[in-house]
Amino acid sequence: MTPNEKITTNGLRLTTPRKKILSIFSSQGHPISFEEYALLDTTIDKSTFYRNMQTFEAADIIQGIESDEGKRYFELSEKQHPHFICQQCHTITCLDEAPIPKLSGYRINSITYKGQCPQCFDL
Amino acid sequence: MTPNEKITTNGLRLTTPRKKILSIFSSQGHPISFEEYALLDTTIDKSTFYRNMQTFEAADIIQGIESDEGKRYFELSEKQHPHFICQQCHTITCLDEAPIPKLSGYRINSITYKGQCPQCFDL
DNA sequence: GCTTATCTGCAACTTAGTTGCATTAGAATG
DNA sequence: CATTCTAATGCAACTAAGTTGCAGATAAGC
Repeated sequence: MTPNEKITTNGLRLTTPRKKILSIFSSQGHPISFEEYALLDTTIDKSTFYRNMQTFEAADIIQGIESDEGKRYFELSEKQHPHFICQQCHTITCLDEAPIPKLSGYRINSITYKGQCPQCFDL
Repeated sequence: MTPNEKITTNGLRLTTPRKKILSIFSSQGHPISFEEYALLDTTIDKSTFYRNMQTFEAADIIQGIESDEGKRYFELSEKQHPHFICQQCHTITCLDEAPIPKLSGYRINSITYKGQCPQCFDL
């Protein structure tokens, strides 16, 4: 199911800002913050952006990630994959190949590792 | 090495507020936010708290965790263990028994799972 | 095309966390 | 123990991510 289809099947309206939000997220492939989003779409209002992030998280269209710098990053919740946050360069990397462990009793939606990425680890 | 020893070996001063901060964190055993800390120590100034959290993270005395509600939680960085953040009740659980996976090329300092805890999953 | 409830955009607000600065107090030295 | 020097504290003012109230706009169903 495409993100646009998820919108209509969740009883939400397919508005102009929502189509633009989803097309921009589709073209990214990695999590972005509002700050970064606003560079790609200068017409969006931040309240529209953040309200839609909440709506889309509830509809499982978007997944949020808390950075180590007090910002939230968002990406399309398509194939589940862990994320790595480098505490030195603060880059968020998608670990597309890494498996998601199981924990009995818990329902796991996401995993985030923090530490040093290969670039920063070598220095 | 106790937290107080870590302070002196890092060339930091063992001040009254620092001793209190470490004694309170020692008595907790789970991550707490400034809001929660301030209930246990009404004399601390928040700038002193946050500045020490930064100093202590750099000295590997304290470890920070980003909640899903835009707050930072802190705990003593003694034995490494993963954390689980319930996206429904927003409780942060220490998974003392769960192993920390390896990722080649990366240095992993912490892992955070997000999802639903057993209590919320059952409902 | 009309109606209605949802959604948007604006502006004002909230609050976690930071910063500048004057004062205090560890710790080292004699 | 007194002196000195620098790190640390406390206060107040600030910053910025994210939220909220509300009036006007617009998608979707009839």
